[in-house]
Amino acid sequence: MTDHPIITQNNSHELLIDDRIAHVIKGVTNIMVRSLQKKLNDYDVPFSHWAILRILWHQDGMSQRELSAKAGVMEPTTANIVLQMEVRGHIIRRHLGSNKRKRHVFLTTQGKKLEHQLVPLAEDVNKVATRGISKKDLKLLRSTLTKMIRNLDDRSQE
Amino acid sequence: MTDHPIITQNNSHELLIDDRIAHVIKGVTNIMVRSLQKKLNDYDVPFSHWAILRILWHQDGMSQRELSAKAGVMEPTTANIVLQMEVRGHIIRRHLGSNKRKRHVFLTTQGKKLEHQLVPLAEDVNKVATRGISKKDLKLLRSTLTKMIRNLDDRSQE
DNA sequence: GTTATAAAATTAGGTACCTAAGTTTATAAT
DNA sequence: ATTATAAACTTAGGTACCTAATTTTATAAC
Repeated sequence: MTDHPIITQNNSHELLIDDRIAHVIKGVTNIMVRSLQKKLNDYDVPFSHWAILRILWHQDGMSQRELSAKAGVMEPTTANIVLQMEVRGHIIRRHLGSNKRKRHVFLTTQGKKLEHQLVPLAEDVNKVATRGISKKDLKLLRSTLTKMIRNLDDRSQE
Repeated sequence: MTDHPIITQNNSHELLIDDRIAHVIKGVTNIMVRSLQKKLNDYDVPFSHWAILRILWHQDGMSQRELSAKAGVMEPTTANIVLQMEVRGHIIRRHLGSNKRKRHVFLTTQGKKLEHQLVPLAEDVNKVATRGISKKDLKLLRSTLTKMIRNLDDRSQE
């Protein structure tokens, strides 16, 4: 007749220590997303558009597949986002030459203008996030994370 | 009559460099989530349960609000997850003492058993992800990310 | 002891992804 | 030329979160 279940006392610290890094990474992502999302709201730009816009501001005219790869999201996700962006008048899609499969994505004037408005919002978030962290540590952070992506991307271990 | 829109040539490198770190972090999260998610599938455990299970394996009996805070997700998210977990028979929820607001979450025997099955899956992902990265770098990674969370959590800059 | 306020959880509805299974167009193989 | 295969995108449906608003219970103020 255990009225209250017995309190667990596993102390499986050792097993969890490795995982915590994944958890911490995910936590940072969640907080940063929430933060930027809130700011983008004022401009009627959904957060999902952000990754695509960033790429296009740097160079547009690529296919949706290329966009997906650069953004690190799956193709249906990109398809959906660019559709919304087209409706908003931020991009247009064109076939180039005779190829009717690829749809190349180009910024409109309006889409280009957004850069000046939105980039500062992301800079704000980053400024806050990296406060008190040295350039050296940030560089190492970036390179370590990049290595992790490469490790996980290796199709050798599916 | 611009048949093809002119190719963008912004070269706004400077502006984007800061943001890229956020993008890289998000990328790692996405890949790790996808990877673990795939493995958890075999055990009929949704990925969303993972963060909660991890905490409960270490210590159960806390309220849903406490769980939310520890997991770093909002309360409705937790509410929804624990409901699913209860249906699956992995946890039960009880009121303790006379307080009828707090619902304390306890693992069932079945929920406890999952630890042995699931933890190795996460270890696998982590092993792959951190391949070729030194202990020292991982430690710095963790501490830098933790600092970022603290920075962003500061309510001073909402 | 009412009434106002706060704590804890839930409900409702939306966004950002994902996988799996199409469709349409291009390329290759015979 | 016909057919099989592959490339590029889309459709359909699901999961993992989120915010805003509501409900229920406890605490405080008078």
